[in-house]
Amino acid sequence: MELRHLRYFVVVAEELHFGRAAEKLSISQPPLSQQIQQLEREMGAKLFHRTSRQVELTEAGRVLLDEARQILRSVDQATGDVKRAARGELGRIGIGFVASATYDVLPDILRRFRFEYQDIALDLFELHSAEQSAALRDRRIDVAFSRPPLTDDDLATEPVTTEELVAAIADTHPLASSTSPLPLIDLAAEPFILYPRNPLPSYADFVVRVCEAAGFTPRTAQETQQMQTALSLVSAGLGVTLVPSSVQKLKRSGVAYRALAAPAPTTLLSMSTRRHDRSPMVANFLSVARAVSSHL
Amino acid sequence: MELRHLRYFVVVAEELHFGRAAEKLSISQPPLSQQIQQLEREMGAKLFHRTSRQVELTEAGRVLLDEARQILRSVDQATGDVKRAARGELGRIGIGFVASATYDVLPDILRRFRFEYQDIALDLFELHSAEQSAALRDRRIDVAFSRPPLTDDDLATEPVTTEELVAAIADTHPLASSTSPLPLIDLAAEPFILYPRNPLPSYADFVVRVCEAAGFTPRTAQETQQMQTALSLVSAGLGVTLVPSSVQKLKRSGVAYRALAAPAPTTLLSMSTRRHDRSPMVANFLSVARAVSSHL
DNA sequence: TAAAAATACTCCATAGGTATTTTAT
DNA sequence: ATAAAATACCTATGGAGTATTTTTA
Repeated sequence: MELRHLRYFVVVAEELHFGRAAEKLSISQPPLSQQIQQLEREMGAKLFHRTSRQVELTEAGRVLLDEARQILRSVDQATGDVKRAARGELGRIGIGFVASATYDVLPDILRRFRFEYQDIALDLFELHSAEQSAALRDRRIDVAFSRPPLTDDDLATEPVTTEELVAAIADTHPLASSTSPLPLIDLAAEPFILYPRNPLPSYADFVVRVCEAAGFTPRTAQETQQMQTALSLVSAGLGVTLVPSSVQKLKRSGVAYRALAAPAPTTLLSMSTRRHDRSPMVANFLSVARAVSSHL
Repeated sequence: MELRHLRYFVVVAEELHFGRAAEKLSISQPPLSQQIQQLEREMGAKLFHRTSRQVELTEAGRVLLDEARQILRSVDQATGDVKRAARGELGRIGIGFVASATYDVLPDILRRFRFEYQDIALDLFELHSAEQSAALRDRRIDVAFSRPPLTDDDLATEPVTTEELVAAIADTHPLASSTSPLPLIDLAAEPFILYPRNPLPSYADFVVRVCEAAGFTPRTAQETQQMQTALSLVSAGLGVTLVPSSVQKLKRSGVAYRALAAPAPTTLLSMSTRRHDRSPMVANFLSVARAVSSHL
């Protein structure tokens, strides 16, 4: 069976007259009769009761009419959907992100994208930087937000936002009472909570390097896997840590944040895609992301 | 577009290899490539990213794959449904019936039919005998249960049940106190509630003829359109009437029923279909109806 | 350079056209 | 007698085959 049979059948069922139906279909009557006969043979059932004076649907024909219309509608729907998908307006996109991006521009990007592309399903995965490369490669995600930037050669990576680091300090700590920019060297004597150590390249290493650039090696009081856990330990007075500025949005009781004195160290949030990904959906996502991040 | 395109597309999408897909489809590779190209041209979108080393779905292709599978399933479903409809196991059938059939075998027939043919929708219409011929002719119904039998030449009519008439009397009436068979002539002095007068042939006329056969002309106290109304008037003491025996199942307060003495007049419930109706669904309905009525 | 898709061409199956017959009213 | 579907037969479009070229990993 082919769609041609269904298209012809529906018109005959509507006209109940082979001659007129053939005219409507811009073919002549005999081939139309043949196509319907062929359809009936394949179906193993008469679809029309016909005499030379009148044509009427059998019950089998009535049943087929409903379903054939539905099928033809689905075909139209499918062609429309394919066109929209080709324009990147319909589909499913996977986004991976490091936890700290949650407090940064990512929510704004997602909100804007969801609004502009309502028929694209978003699959969100919180992943460490090191997991993101693999997830991109085996297509679990299409875009990754990472800190620091992914360096894989198969990936195209671009900056999203540059943020200054701020110090997270227990609000009971003497250093928490001031609001002036804090010279990083003032933390030289403080115990540090670092996170996470694995996988490499780790944010912990980055913090150590930042401190060394400021002239001291931080004393590690504790290492954690989650930033959330690190902040809990900070609030419990076990030490201090450095977090991206946007994390301040997470108003955590017991934790005070202090901006760092110039030259304040910065951290870069970047986004990556597969270099050869030609998906218009991903292209649309990137333009939304660029628009949102440049708007800040 | 034709189903061939979708069938080919689904196999290529599953194999992600034109050569293997062609083999699975028992055609050679070049025409398969051509058909897919043709589909892409019609869709206005690339469905596969292909290099000489690998074939993969585009987002548009992924969208189409879902819908194409759905469409092909619908086509299978439709052919199955058509076959079932041709066997009279699927569809929609219209049944017309006079009110009094409601107390007769009709409920049993419908229950049995519904059980045996779960996928046939029943459209039920309470219609007077005279309306039934027209309803059959213009296909609002396919089977009619009438009393007396329809006589239209285009219809095939057969008996369903023969019932004795019983007298319906107000339970406060002296005649209601006995349970012995009542000679019809004993009602000669009673006022009669008759129903309905229109349309012809009317049940009212039938009752008059029955009484005349018993040797008297009934005095008409009131005429009604509905049997229900007639029974209300009986219970209010305005007169008596004759109803098919099965109406006794309708236990109406204030109304007593008495069997009539031999030779008790009878009324025939019959069923009619369009004489040239070849619908297997109607044939199935008739055999259920025959089985149920002969079983009594 | 090798595997695989695309292209070039050929062929034939069949959709569709024309002429005619059959059928039911 | 006539309208309309079916049949018979012909034509030609395009689906499918074979041989070859192009592409890229």
